[in-house]
Amino acid sequence: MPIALNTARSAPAAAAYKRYFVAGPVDGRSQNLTLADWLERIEANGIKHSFARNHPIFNQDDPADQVYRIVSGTVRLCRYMPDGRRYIVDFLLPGDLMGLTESPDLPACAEAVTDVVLVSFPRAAFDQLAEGNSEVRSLLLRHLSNTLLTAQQHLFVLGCQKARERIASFLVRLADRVGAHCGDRLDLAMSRQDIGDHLGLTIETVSRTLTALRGTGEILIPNAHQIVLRDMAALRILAAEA
Amino acid sequence: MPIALNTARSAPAAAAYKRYFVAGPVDGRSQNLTLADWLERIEANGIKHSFARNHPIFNQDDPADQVYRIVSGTVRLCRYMPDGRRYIVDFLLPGDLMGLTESPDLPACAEAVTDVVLVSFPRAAFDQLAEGNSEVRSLLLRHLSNTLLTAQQHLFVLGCQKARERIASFLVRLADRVGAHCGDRLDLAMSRQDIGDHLGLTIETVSRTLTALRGTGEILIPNAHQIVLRDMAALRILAAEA
DNA sequence: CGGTTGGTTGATGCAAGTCAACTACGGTGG
DNA sequence: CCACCGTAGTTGACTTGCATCAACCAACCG
Repeated sequence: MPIALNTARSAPAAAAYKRYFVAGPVDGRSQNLTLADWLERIEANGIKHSFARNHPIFNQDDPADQVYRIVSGTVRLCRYMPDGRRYIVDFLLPGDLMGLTESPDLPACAEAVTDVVLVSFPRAAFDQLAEGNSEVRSLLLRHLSNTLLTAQQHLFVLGCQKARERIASFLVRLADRVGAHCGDRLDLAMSRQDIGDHLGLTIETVSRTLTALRGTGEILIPNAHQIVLRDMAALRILAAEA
Repeated sequence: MPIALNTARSAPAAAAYKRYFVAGPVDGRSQNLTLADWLERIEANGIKHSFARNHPIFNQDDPADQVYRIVSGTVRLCRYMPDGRRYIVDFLLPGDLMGLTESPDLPACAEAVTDVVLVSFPRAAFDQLAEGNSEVRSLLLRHLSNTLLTAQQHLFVLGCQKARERIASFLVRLADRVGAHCGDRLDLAMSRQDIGDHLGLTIETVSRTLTALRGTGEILIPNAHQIVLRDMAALRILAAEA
């Protein structure tokens, strides 16, 4: 599959970015600048790319010499096993960063779930920025720690939870990340297959479980790619947020 | 459960440490010093502690103001959920480090699986060391990245693998970490319950799967806490090491 | 030497996987 | 503009791997 370039739809991109900026993590000790903001400061070195839905952004065996900031769209970070099994480490949303792990070879590949616009920076430029700036270094540590925490939280989902709870956890986290509240309409950019590969379930189970949640009133499903969060409290209880 | 102090058995501790040092991760770019080695350099600030089997080392809600280096024994990093479910993030072996994530509150608690000796350092002393030393900073980043990678690898185990494969993955990783080879005898310090909580299986399934692996010749089980690795190749294939 | 704890083994049930049919939708071409 | 097709999602019938419940066993310890 070749990498296809799309023209960026700039209005939604800006809206998405702003939403992240408002809802994004804020560090009390710093001047409210995020790592993504610091990346913007070296934007001169950054290149804007566009990828069409389902096209690869980078591969598992590519050298890890770039850092990315998602501008718009949804990305899946996934890993293919020799026998064809796939698991999705995480989905990345506008404002999220990729490629900041300190490993020579990439642990996963990235693919565009929807049409995606992102900015890439040479790893070297970022390292240089970090080397001379302790604020950036501490944000980087915090970023890595948060990513680790997220992964460990997901270990609980996969290790202990049943289908209903996994789907609830997924919906709650997605809602929190995009800033959706009770009653809001949540966009599911990814396919049932994607969700299944992220939660360790099959497409059928994902589908069945969603309709079951509709049956018990926690959600509405106006169409396959939108969910209305009717009862966030119930979902949070299911997700067993610690 | 009170924290009990045991006298450290120093001979095994030294042996375990040496084994780690030989088998431990080596950074081609650096002078072969590990983060644990750097910690030793501020050992003046470190305090040696001993914990008896099954006693807590720190709790989920403790402040994250200490960094630890395991000297001897096995530690489980685990998390208890409100409803009593437990999942074990990972087991830590001699030479491993704990408490290096950059989060105000601890994401998990640590308990001694066996009698444990460890050295703790004030987080502040470590941060001071890192602040003035780019070598240490890069090792810290690498450490965090590796931890993240391990967690993500485990996501695959929990998300995609069946019981046989999970047990195989567990044995292979443990063998690699302690430097055990084909034919060697591997000590399982942890209980079946611990293994189950780490792999998302029940005690019974862990037990059954181990006997099944004995039945097909991959392992021998001289006693409940030792495994002879008869066919590492077969185990690695089961584990589907990418 | 009984009691306790941790591990194994067996019988049974159930949640989720598998296989398969059907439906809804979005794009394309007549 | 509509008919067609391909893809993605839903639903149903059946299977199965693991959990559950329960009995049993072995090691350890007072």
